[in-house]
Amino acid sequence: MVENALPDVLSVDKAQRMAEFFAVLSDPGRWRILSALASQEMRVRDLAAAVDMSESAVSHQLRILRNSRLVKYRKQGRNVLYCLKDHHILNLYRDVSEHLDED
Amino acid sequence: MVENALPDVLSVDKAQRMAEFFAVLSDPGRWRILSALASQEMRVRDLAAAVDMSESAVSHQLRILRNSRLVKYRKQGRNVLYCLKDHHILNLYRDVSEHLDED
DNA sequence: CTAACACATGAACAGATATTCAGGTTTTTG
DNA sequence: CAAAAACCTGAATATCTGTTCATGTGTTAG
Repeated sequence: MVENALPDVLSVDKAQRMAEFFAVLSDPGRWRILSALASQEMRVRDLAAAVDMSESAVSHQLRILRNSRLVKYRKQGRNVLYCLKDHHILNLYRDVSEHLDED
Repeated sequence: MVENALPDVLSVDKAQRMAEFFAVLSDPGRWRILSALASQEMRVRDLAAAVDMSESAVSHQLRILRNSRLVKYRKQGRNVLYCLKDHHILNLYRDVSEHLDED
């Protein structure tokens, strides 16, 4: 007979918020966008060209990244320049990259 | 005119693998399973009860977690005991949790 | 002022995903 | 051995998600 003591489990709410954040990073296009912004501030048009997506698709994705506070932007005339909001994301990239490289 | 020099961008392949890994962590049920396993080794049946999911659903999710090498298991008679494979996942939890708690 | 440009947004459609349901396998109990 | 227990798996379905397409908003150039 195995003990049936209930262990600690994340609340549904907390688990939901964790999942939602990770969902933001579960799209290849968004990773390509973030990696592009890691090296320099860019406007939407050039970003779209760099990651080989339509401007509309990139714009939709940028909204998601904005809502998750992963990127910030500033307007310059009719252009909008985006860049990473902070570098937490680069730490995540490094950590997960190591996990993936383990045999 | 903005410079149009192409920045460094993750390859489609690498971005795809990153996205696939994060997709594993983009489900509340899997987070609850992982958090349960963080405190102790558990068999499927008790795990299902702890996270309030059907055994079948948990079993499906455990397969995904196994494939991502996030959990490992050992058989003990007709039971199967699961636990976290390593603690990378706990570091990810802490880092993202901090991000979510900002401002 | 008008046209073109840069970007954002809403609706719609195609592809992915988590759960349920109905078995199937292996191990133990009686 | 037969039945039950514990777990796994495939198919089906309902839901979610990312792209495209068409359009809207704000800005600059002529």
